[in-house]
Amino acid sequence: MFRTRFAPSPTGYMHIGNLRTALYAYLIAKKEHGQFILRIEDTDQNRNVPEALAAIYRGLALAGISYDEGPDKDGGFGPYVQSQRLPIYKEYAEKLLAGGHAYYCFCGKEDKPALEAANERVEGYRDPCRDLSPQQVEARIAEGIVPVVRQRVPMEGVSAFEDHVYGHIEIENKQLDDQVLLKSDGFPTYNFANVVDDHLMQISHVIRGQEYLSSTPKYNLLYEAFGWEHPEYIHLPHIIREDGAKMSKRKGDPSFEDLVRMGYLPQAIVNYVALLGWNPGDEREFFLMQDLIAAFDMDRINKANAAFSLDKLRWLNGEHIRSLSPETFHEISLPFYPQGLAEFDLAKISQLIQVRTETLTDIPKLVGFLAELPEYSADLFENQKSKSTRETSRRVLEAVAPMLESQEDWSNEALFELLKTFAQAQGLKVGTVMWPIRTALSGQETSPGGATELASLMRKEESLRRIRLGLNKLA
RNA sequence: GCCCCUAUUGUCUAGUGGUUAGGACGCAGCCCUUUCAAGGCUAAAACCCGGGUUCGAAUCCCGGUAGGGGCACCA
Repeated sequence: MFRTRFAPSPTGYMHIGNLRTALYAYLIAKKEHGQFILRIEDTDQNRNVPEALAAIYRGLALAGISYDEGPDKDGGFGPYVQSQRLPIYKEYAEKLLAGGHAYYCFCGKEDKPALEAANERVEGYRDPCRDLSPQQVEARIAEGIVPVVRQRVPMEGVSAFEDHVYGHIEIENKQLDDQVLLKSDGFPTYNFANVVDDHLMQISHVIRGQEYLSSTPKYNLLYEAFGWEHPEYIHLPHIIREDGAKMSKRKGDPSFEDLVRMGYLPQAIVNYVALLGWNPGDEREFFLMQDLIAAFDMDRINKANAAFSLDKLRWLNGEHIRSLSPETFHEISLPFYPQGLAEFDLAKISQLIQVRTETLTDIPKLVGFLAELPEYSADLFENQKSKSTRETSRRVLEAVAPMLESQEDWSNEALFELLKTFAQAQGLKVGTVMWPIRTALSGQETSPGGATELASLMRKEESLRRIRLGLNKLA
């Protein structure tokens, strides 16, 4: 049975890397019809942000990642919040102590500053408390010193394991340090809690960032000490910026929710992020969640870091937008429409802009001209491609204005037919006729839709008003 | 400082000893066209460097270089 977990610490918002880790863990479980578990790693009392838990729930819901077990969804392996599992860690730490796989350490944080200067570090260094006699330990405790519990890592030997992404990893034990398992405040460290919880929650595959790659041997030593089997490992490369730097909120890199606010569809973001470090082995790039579940393969995850490109996300977002039904697109567009379009048929506008929308936040500048004709220069009436000059534009508008005035059927089709026939009769290119009309109607070099589409969108009077305005500019 | 990991066009990637090194984004051009998009087509653009191994290396080995990560009572 596949059981994976997403185990964020509630320190902030859901960033892109977190989203991908959660997604991969979800995909790996669901691919095998297994369970996906949400666990909150809040063992650092100083770093808990109250808002963060809500952000995690929001992010997962937005992404379409649902968990089978979690803080608010018991599956018999709870509690799923580490701060509520303190007695469990204590119990297991005592087992380790009893078996000699851990020891009490009485050193204060201040006792180690010299060692913390990284280049002073000696390989194979072991804490002096490692060799305290039971009597010495008792004496210290009697003094009232609150100890931490440290893992007793063998000084000799080599620890090795297989990772689904990185393959064979091998580290000499002397490179590993006697890490703290239980802090003096009674909370476990991540290094301890992850092992105890993953085992107790029967996690089969651990999916996490590659920053844990070099401490995984220490975790395996812990599994061994308990006589447990360790899970399979899938360590993930990092997502970085295009300039090679780390993603950082300070540098303005957006979180998952920021991207949604920026007009990206959650499903497009999920699709994009899935492709950052993984590919299906064929040339598909467009995926919805169900397709991802079917196609995902943890053994095809890349080892190298991947740069996050807004450009490509933008394109993929466009693909997702274009794949929406007109009704769905209209529905999600509605909140992005600016004021002043009350008299328009918004559903019709949506149809026109769907294929031209890359992010939902494009919408206001796409449709703004409808509400209010922008200020524009008569130069706009000149266009090489349509063979339009100021002169042809003026003549066309002059000729067309009365025709439109007496036109009753204001549909796109009828208008197009009328103007096309006119062009042919005059021996003009269709473009030469359409260009000045479209320009006068939009006041812009480009617009979502051509002359007759814009006209049919506007009331007849407004269309004629704008055409007369254009004519004035050309007079 | 020590340890671990990584390295194909600007970016995401395919590739597991013999390929004209494939695809995608972006960029440029063309076609289509009622402007712009969308769509179609075309182009430019890559195997970090140096040694091996081999008839033959992007692919295997070694050594550099560069980048990332770890060495917390943070996760």
